[in-house]
Amino acid sequence: MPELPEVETVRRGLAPVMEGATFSRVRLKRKDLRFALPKSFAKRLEGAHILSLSRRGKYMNAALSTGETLIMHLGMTGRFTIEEETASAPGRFHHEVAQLEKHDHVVFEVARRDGRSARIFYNDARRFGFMDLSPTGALDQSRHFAGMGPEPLSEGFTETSFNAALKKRSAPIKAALLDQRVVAGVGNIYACEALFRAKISPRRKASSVAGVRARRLRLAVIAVLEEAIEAGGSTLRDFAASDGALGYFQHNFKVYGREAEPCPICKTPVKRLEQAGRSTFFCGVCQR
DNA sequence: ACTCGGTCCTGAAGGC
DNA sequence: TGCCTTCAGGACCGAG
Repeated sequence: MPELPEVETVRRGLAPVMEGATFSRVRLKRKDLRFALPKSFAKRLEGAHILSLSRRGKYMNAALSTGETLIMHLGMTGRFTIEEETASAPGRFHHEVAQLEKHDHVVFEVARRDGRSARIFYNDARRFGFMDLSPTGALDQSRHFAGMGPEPLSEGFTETSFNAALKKRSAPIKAALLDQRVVAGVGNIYACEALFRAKISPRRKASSVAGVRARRLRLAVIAVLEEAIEAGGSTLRDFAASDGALGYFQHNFKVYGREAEPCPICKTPVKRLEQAGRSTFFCGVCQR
């Protein structure tokens, strides 16, 4: 579920707590998430300063003073919860020892520059998420990012690069959008939404999306992601005001998850179809 | 070089 | 009420 906009929203929630802070203690409830955590994971983090928290596609990257970068992927059900020190008693948490809930797998304790500490819990029921460490200087060459396509909200996502990526593909355009080598950060939901917005059939061959169609689709990808980030920003404020849980927010999708409901444009029932084992939602009339 | 299907994981939802 | 099946899906891997 967390695609680029959700990850960006989580990043914005974590950044004020993590950036400039130091990992004072890292606790693991298990040695693996989706993959084995790197060797000496906690030891390599403890004492490290967090220089910045950035995002690449669906990944968050915490650049550390040690020369390594902590790479975090939320998978499907990954979420972070922040527990601040009790305001009435600086230096103390409500619970002396972190209280773990079901599926809490990692706890970062950080000391912030203002002297206040925080605990950051990583919870992931389905454990599709993962964490890794990679030398910061070679991050782009790491197995996670080598070959990854351009950031859709950056200058690098050009008409030229998009056209070139689609041109050689015989797979359906829906599958191409999900391929992180074509464009980074798009998942099943926003692939459906972008295709609807661009009025392009998900079944159309990627190579046939060229010219004006490719231009429309590129702009649609950018627009749906930007709108979702904007929507996430507002819910982030709500989350921060409540319990410190960062992650999911309800966004109003036009076609995703709306099988048999009327298309918002032509009122024809939205169709669902399976592509590469994934559900695709679309309007058979508006999208060609 | 690309495409496709299977795999991981667990909770929610629906059928009987 | 309870058991069973199905579905959700990002990244990866092996086969074609």
